[in-house]
Amino acid sequence: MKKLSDKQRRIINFIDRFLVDKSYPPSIRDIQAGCKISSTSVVDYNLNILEREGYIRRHAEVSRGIKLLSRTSTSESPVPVPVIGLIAAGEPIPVPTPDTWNVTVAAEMLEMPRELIRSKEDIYALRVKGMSMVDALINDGDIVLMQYVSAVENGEMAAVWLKAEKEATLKKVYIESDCVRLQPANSQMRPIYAESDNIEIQGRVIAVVRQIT
Amino acid sequence: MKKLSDKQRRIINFIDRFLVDKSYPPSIRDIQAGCKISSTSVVDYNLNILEREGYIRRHAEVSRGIKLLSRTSTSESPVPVPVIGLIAAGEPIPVPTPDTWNVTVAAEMLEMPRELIRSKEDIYALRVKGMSMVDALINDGDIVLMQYVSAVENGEMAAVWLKAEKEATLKKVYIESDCVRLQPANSQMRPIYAESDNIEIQGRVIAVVRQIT
DNA sequence: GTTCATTTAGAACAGGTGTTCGCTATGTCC
DNA sequence: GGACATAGCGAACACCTGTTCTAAATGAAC
Repeated sequence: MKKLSDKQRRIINFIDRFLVDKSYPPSIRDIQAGCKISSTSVVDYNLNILEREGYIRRHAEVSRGIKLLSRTSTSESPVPVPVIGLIAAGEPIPVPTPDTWNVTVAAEMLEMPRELIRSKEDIYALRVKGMSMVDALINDGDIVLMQYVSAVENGEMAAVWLKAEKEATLKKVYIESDCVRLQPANSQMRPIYAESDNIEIQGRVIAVVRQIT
Repeated sequence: MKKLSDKQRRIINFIDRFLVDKSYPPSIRDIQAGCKISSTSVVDYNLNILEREGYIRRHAEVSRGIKLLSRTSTSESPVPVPVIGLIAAGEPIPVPTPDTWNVTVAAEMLEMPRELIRSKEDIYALRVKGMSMVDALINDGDIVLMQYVSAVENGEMAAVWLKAEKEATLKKVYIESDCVRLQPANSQMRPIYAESDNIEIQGRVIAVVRQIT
């Protein structure tokens, strides 16, 4: 693909917006008006270049016979993720069961872009309740994407259940010689040290999504 | 929606197949040939019924101006969002230009679930650089989804450029009698008060996405 | 049967639309 | 400068296409 001229970029752009808006392709004269081009032949000229460079495909002698090639390749199918419950400081963390995995049974589903969860499996989501995770830079109402694992590697962010304190928290986990260090994501905060048999890894955090208002 | 006649079902079906195949809508005479209908007026007649019943939408006097409404699959497909740059404390906030909107030209694209951005338009994304937004519970490396607006309502989270300080920040904006109050999302932090002509609203924050590791 | 709404038929019109042609302008390379 | 490729311009042509009109066929309800 060669470099496009400014006018050609404008044309591609216009076709894209036109298609989203009207859901049928623009005519040559639509493009002419939309891109403030002086002549239809100039539009035709540049469309031919765009086709030669592989950005569009044209159908000869068919009105509005323009197909955008770039657009089709981008959209990858999203992955449905079940939201199986809440995570709050004082409550046990919900753990996925065969039932909650079921797409039809889950109370709420979230469509996540495939690139966010990559090739990972056993993904579920929790909604954060309360302000207890602000030290992990996680707000009330945020959605936490989790992977169901029972052990994590050093430095990974995990959902941790502190048995004695009966408290759920999201921290980076570092296994040290005699105990486990739980480090908040916010580096300005102090870490917590816990004994190995007092913690239970409930899952690994792979993403956080916050929708505002 | 009333029950459709056999002919009308064939027409809908044909439009659907035609769109998938050619990616532009059929003309009246395409439908006539494809559905073996004797007259263009019959096609026109039935298309009007299909529009009245809510199956399609027609644009008057526009060739191939047919939009299939029943294809709801599009409403769940992910929305491509261009990542147009970085947002950091000491650097001006990138503002989308017609070029950066372009799907094919943008350096990086993000596929976002449609429900996250709802029906909003003019969406772009910025990658956060540095720890200066921790008071908004936003970490280094987070992706901020923005909507391009020049003014925000009271209490909305916005990207604000402080002219005198030459500083970019994400804060909740409250317009008060004599000045503007910039409130961090983390309610434990103190607000900043700025004069109206010292701030520039660069966009509205609609979501934050954090990918961990 | 009559009456009425629905559907079909064919043709024609007016404007939309892709295409083409000759010409000019601009820039590049020797 | 001269030769050449690229890009733009405006007009005209021929076909495409949505629309409209009148008339006829069909079918349902009575």
